[in-house]
Amino acid sequence: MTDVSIKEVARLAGVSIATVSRCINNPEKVTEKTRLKVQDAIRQTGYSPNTLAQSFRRGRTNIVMVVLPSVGDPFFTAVMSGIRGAARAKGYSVLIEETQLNKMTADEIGAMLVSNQTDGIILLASMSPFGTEVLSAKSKRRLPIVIGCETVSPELADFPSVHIDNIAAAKEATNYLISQGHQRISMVCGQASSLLTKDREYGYRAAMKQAELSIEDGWVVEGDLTIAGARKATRNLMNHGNRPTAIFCANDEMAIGCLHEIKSAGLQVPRDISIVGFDDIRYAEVMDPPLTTISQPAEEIGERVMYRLCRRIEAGKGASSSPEIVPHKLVIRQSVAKPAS
Amino acid sequence: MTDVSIKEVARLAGVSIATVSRCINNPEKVTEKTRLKVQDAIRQTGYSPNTLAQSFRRGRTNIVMVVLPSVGDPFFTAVMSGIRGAARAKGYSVLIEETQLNKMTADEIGAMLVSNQTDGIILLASMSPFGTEVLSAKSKRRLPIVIGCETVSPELADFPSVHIDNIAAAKEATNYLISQGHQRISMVCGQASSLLTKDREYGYRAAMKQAELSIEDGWVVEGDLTIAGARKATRNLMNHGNRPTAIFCANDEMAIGCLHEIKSAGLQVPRDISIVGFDDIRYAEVMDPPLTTISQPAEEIGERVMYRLCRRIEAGKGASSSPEIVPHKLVIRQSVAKPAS
DNA sequence: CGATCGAGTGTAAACGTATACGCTGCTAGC
DNA sequence: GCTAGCAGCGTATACGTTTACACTCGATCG
Repeated sequence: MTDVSIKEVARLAGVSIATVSRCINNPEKVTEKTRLKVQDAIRQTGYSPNTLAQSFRRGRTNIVMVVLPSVGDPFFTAVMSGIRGAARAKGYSVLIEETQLNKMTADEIGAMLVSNQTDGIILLASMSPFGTEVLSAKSKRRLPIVIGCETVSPELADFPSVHIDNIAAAKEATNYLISQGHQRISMVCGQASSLLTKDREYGYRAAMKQAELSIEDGWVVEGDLTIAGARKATRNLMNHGNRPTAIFCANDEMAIGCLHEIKSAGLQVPRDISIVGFDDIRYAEVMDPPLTTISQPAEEIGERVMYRLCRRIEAGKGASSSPEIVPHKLVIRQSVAKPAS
Repeated sequence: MTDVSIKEVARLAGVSIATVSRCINNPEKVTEKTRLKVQDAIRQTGYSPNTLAQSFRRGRTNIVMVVLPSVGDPFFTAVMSGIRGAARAKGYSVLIEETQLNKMTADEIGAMLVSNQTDGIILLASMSPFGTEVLSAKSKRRLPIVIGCETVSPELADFPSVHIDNIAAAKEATNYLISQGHQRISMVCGQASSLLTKDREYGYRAAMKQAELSIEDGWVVEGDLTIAGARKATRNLMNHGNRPTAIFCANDEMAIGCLHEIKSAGLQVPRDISIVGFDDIRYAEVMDPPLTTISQPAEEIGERVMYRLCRRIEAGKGASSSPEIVPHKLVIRQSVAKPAS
């Protein structure tokens, strides 16, 4: 049962290797009789095609790569679930690369992209400037790329993408807090390098401005999209001279950290401080209190992104490049109340 | 900038393709002078080696596959993090396949394994009988396999593995509940097909027996390792004629579901019912109450597993096959109290 | 100074597959 | 009955790389 090649099968079946190949890939081009002979030989030898050789010959691997900030974030695992489902249906495997919350160096990302062996790339994370440069080069070499979740940066604007309207969603979240009577609203956003959370910050600021509410210095703090990062950021917020009555977090992971930090400080949510998250990960509803948050159709995003990538891979270019906006929804639970004062 | 091969570079540098190849892979076997010429040519042409051809020629892809039950489970993402770190250090990419909590059919798993293009496999999930059969075949064809987290099934006993002592850990968790005065202790375990949770169930039963406590019919219920599954299982538990005062869950995900279900029913944890989880995922401590649970060194398991796989890949076989047991720890938080009665 | 050695390079074969092309032999149309 | 056509199959080439082997040429040693 050592590695057996197509030659072995051909010899055993008494045909040429071309015929064996045809039996596998174009069964209709071969006589019933020979097909059976070959199938027998395949069974006997335990032959299975050498995928490496196939990939090499055909010039495609049936592997796609997805680049994301953090595999640990339940939101992204939900997106991945959608991607994976579509990939399976289309016969692709998926290779995951993590930018580790943008701490990855530009060199590493570049090396990763250059040395890849994939038919296409799904980008769920914003890239360093160097990364986008490499990507553009790649794209010119006709490596299909599709962007998900993120609003695209200008350099990548000609790639297809699918995501929610982050600005509108952030506005909606902020407006909800305002509608509940909050005026001192702060935000825990992501790293400055993350375009996605930039958009959310933009939406927050727009809503505040529209309501003619001021944002004090120190009210918008930078987290790193993790629980720990949010706890630290929240600590700063709690010590602020003019403490906010509500906090809008750029993702649920941080909302959870925020919530926990506030409770650790002996305050109550939402009585003392209200919290709104973003993503509606599955832990949001089992928190105490359950988190009010913006829900994204994560799996659907993943699916759509993968299908678009497939179209890109197959069509070569025919596929449109327009961004595809999927709907979001504010889901109201119990982490927001009217402010005490 | 269209695809440029090694020939192009050779022509431009005025050397043979062999020399170019050597410049890349064995720079010390080539004169300084020619090396510079070649490097120049590479720069000018924008050449980068065709990874497919390399893989094909060398017979290795530098890709490893990891099979796990659920990418969404934070415990596994933590293990993955360790794997990924080691993989990066060793120059491997990692391909993830999900058994989707064992709902995946045997055929799918088999097809996946047969058609793979990987240098090795890390198994974090127990496999269907058919799967293990395919695996054994694979292994005979010298595809390196290492098992993590799971206790190995008999058929796979000759593969290296690294995991905690699940039986001892489950015993410890159960004994802790007993030491707090609980006598009516039930368990929410995983699917029957999961060896891992079988071990935990075994540990639980052993501890109960040792303490001479009986386990009533209906006290050990089957979840599916998800929040939703645990909620359903817990509902059954709550309706039991002789309701337990404590519940031991086979993983934290289910402990969270359990906790949420109990709270939804209007009871309090730990006042009315105590809960112990397993894994110590990062959400365990931000629950209300924070979860008492068994902590596993997830990242470390991932790292070790990956390094062992590397040794297998490189050494061929020299590497030992003995299981590697890593330490666990009971971390006591606030989800357990003495029973009311 | 001639033989020996070895470093540096080139030539060519090999990896396993897919397929363009050509050959055979049969069928159908005239 | 002869030819055109075509289905079925084999031959041979190509994909891009690595590497065993052969070769050259300068240096070193006897």
